[in-house]
Amino acid sequence: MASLTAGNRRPVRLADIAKAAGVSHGTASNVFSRPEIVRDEVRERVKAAAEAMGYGGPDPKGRLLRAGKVNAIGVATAEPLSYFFDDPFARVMMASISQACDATGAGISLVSAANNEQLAWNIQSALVDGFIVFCIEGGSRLVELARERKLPFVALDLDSQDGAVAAIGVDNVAGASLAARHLTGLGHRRFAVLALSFADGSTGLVSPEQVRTATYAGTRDRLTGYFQELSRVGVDTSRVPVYETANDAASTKAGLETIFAAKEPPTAILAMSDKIALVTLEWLSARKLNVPNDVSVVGFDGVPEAIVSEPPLTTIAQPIAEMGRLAVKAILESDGKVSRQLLPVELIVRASSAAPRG
Amino acid sequence: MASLTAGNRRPVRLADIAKAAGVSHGTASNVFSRPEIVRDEVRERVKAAAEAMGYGGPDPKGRLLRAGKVNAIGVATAEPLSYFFDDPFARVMMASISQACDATGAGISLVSAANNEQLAWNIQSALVDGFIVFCIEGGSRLVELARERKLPFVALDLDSQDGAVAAIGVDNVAGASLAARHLTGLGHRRFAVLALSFADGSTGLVSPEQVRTATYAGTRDRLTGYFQELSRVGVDTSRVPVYETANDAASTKAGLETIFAAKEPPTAILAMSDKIALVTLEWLSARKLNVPNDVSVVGFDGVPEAIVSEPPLTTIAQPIAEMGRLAVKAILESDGKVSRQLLPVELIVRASSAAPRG
DNA sequence: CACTTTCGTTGGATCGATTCAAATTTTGCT
DNA sequence: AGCAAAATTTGAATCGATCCAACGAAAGTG
Repeated sequence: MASLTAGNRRPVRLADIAKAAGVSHGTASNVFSRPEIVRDEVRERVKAAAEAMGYGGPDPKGRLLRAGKVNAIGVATAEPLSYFFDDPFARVMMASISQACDATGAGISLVSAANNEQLAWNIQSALVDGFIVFCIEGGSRLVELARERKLPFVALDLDSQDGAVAAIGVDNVAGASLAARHLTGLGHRRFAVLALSFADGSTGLVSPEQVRTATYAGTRDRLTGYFQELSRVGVDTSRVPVYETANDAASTKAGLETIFAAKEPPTAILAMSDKIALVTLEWLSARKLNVPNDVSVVGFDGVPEAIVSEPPLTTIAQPIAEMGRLAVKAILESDGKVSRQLLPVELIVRASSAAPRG
Repeated sequence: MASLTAGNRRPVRLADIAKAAGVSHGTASNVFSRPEIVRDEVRERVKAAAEAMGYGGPDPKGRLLRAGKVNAIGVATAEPLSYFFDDPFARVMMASISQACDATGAGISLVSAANNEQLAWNIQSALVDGFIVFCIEGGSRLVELARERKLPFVALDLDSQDGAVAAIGVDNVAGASLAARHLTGLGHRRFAVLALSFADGSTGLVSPEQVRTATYAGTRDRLTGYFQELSRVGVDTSRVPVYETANDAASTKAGLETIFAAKEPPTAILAMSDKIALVTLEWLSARKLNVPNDVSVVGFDGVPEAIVSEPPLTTIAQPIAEMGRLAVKAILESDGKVSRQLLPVELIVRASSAAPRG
């Protein structure tokens, strides 16, 4: 009996059991999709035939073509698939997206790929009703690919300044400015910035000229916000070290080494993500530098890990749950209109920031 | 131009652009799937027509039916979708599953649902080549549904004792026994068990009779392992409190309240998951009970969070990454054979366990 | 120039279902 | 029984592509 699956390789089709049961395929179809309209006797006969022939129910592949709707939304990123489960920000976002999907009964397809070649193919052949695009890095290419499918789609993080792209994001300038103002208000004047990517792949210290040419709008906006506030209180921003990280532990630590090798190390670190900030806390602790007494650290994102870190992290909280909900809504209720939503952020003061010593 | 998407509601088909370009649909298809075999001039003409008519490339819905393979695997659970992103064990497992998928170019579809009704439908209509089933709770129903699809599938956690079900899991009895032996070896004799679900939904103290009738094999096996070892050193297992949790903070804390209300509270806690163990550490710390001096705690799973907890958690590590890899392999290289794999576990001793006081 | 290759193109068959107007059978009522 | 209304069933059309055998045209060969 094990050979049922192994041996005969021709899968059973609805038409097969229709013939076996002596009914038309129309009726056979009804037995599965609207059982109440077929006569009891016939229904049982068809079901028995299905059972006997090892029929696994109507194949969704066929139904799909007819129905048109997949009832699933795709979430795409240029990072490896495991990004969805590893990155704290992505996780919170995904949790809220999945809640919204659960509520409406929609499924989720994760779309990603090891290389660019694959990515294009995966996006082109994804069985989804729309895309939510995580624009972390390489966002523009991803957005381009998603657009070509001509399906509803929404970019998370207004990384693309292209007004023709539907997007949901936060006010990065205002948020960054808020973070900086919190620190300047505490009396800090010596800063360093641990930045997200300015352009594909590179890491390291960024010159003021490079800053202006940043490819990624999110990174550029946050930096603008920081500098706006620092300038306001008279800090010479051209002397504030800005280190570009890949939002991972390795490049962040490299950045910290560089920054703290300076003669006058900063008393406050502006980190463009909580992930960077959390690595920073760890690094400082290993270096026996006390947070917040020796160095204050302010993150960006508002992930749950920031609550339980040692010390708990002051950060700019994004309304992640709200963003996820809105993104799903935008896909499912897409009306073809392109809308861009800018959500407000909030400063959450915790124990990682305090007035500088002295 | 925005009305392109909004206005005309009839989507463009391959046949439409074929006609527009004055070629057969066969040639039009070739332009997209094997561009190298069509003459340059014709290819450009067809592409131009596609561009002009706003064609988003061959619709995967159509291609799918012909091709037969979706090139995606479904991961199913009876928990809400957000379980995949919230639960530490699930996260690590998903990360390894997604790595394996990335390597082979397969996509991932998350399948779940708010209610049972939906779940059945979602499984029946999931567009996947096979299922990996997370058998945490309600596994049997899930497995049943997945089997009915007659697609390759693998159960994670040998929750079902049904030999006809392909499954990948760990040796729960051996693992639990290992955990208990570690504690008995340190000299502990007063224990309490914080268990996973025995049957759907219930929580609370479990009587020895109930223990034997546990629906979930994983829970039962771990308990068997614990008790095997405890009996060996002469502990009366019928007097060891076993509290059934829902693998969440609330029920775990309730269990701890109950357990520590006893006249002679335990000196060691056997937790059936790291999640439970981590909540326990937190609760004990809030109660000003020192771990490991007042109470030792041993978990089960080996999630990354157990490394950084305060104190770091002694636990039974499952080869989660290996399990994920094997599961994906089992689906993609399914040969119709039903295989059950039992992987070894490993005791990882950290700071949450020590000899009892005195 | 007739004859084989090679290259590109065509159009019908197929994938597996759902849908719906029309045909047929049942049922209800007098 | 006779007839209209209601309940079922049928079968062709459709969803959007890919595949492939057959065919026509251009290129190569003796």
